[in-house]
Amino acid sequence: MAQPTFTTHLGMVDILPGEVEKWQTIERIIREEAKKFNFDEIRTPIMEQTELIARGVGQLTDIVSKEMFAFERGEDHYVLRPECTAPVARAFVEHHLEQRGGTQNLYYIGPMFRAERPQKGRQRQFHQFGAEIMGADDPAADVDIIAFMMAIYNRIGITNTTLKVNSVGDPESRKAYKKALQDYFRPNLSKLSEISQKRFETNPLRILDSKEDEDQPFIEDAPIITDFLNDETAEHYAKVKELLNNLEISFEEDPHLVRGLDYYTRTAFELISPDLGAQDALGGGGRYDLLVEEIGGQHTPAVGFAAGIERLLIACEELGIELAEEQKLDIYIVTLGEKARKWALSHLPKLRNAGLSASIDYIGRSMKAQMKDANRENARYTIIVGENELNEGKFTLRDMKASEEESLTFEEILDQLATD
RNA sequence: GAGCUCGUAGCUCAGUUGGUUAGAGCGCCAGGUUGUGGCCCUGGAGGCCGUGGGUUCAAAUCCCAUCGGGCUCCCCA
Repeated sequence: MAQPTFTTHLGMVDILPGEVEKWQTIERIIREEAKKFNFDEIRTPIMEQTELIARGVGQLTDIVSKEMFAFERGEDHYVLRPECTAPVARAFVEHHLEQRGGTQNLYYIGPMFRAERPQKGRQRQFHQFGAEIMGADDPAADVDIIAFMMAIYNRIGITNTTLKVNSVGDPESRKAYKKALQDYFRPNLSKLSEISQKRFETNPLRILDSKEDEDQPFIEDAPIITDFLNDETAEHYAKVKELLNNLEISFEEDPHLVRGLDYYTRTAFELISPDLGAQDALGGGGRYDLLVEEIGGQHTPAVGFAAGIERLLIACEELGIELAEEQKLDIYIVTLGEKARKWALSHLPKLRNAGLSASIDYIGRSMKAQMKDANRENARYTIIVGENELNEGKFTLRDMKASEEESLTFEEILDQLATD
């Protein structure tokens, strides 16, 4: 096939009719669950200041160091948002949302952008939904965030997942742990992979996340963060696990779970699916008690999650979950001749105002072609309008499924359809 | 940034050791019924075989390059 003149950019895809209905279903479920969990929607711009993302997500992360779609215009530095927690935190600070009182429970749905090589479950423009609880230090918030996330997957029917949890510690615990890790790796530093050697100084925690073969034997026996948590953090983590158990949300502790965004503190979690291929994380999140301060706000402990919609769709596909029903059209008006067309155009609004979906042929096709079209559109009824019908003031209402016809006035047709 | 792999009709794909005007199924359009869909039958439209170059009497087929897609590593959703 010859390549068309214009195509989408690499890793950016059109969501076409037939597919988009699945997205609508997912979005509807997210909104319904959000309502149950008392989360309010927030919509932030697609572009943010580059510096916000750099400071929020972390200068050394892959996201910031090599995956940003960023450009300058005059004095301004724009970046297509690669995630939505930093933008939500920014909005929180900018609009003093804490003044609304209590904690802020916010959720979002929208496109994110990262300049990576696309593969299964990974696009350059991808879509996340997520939620944040801002202003709560209590483990109850961590658990409600997880419960919210799980509720959405349960509603959709994706239940064969594994929830992994860990605590990545507060700054004090992290400092102690970082030192312990460095002490542990130092004797074997030269045997580690190149990447891990680089991370040794900056962020040794990330070594634990490495999938390089040569690192594995060292990672296995590495000290684990949970042994270095201070009392307060350990207690918080214990509480989170206890509450998860109370809610009968099953989980696995994974002491090596480290998240790739720098803002995480204490609770971290990830939801894994066996149906996804190489990119097996449906969603993940955790606490980010320091982010709001980092970007210039008051100290605001917070916890959140983000999840990928494309991956959710892949999982549904694998599990054979039907997300969208066939679209149905209530009425297709089949017209024969100019007069009939005129009649149809003047009566379409009456059908539509009555809450019915209704359509006609625009391009003067034969009756047979119109019937075929009506069939393709899954029309429940056709109204057939020709010379005879116009003269008599009675129209042929055809029930497409039953293949039965009646001759009725337009008012009678409206009545009948209204009772359906 | 690196590796593997694939580019033939709108879609899914055949195309035998290089050999006349490149095929099928589905889809689309039309006819079979001058006013009736789904099933069936018939016909039609739609391809410079991703692009460029080379080898050859002859290339979808062999060689080189290039562009594009998919998957994977890294990392994340």
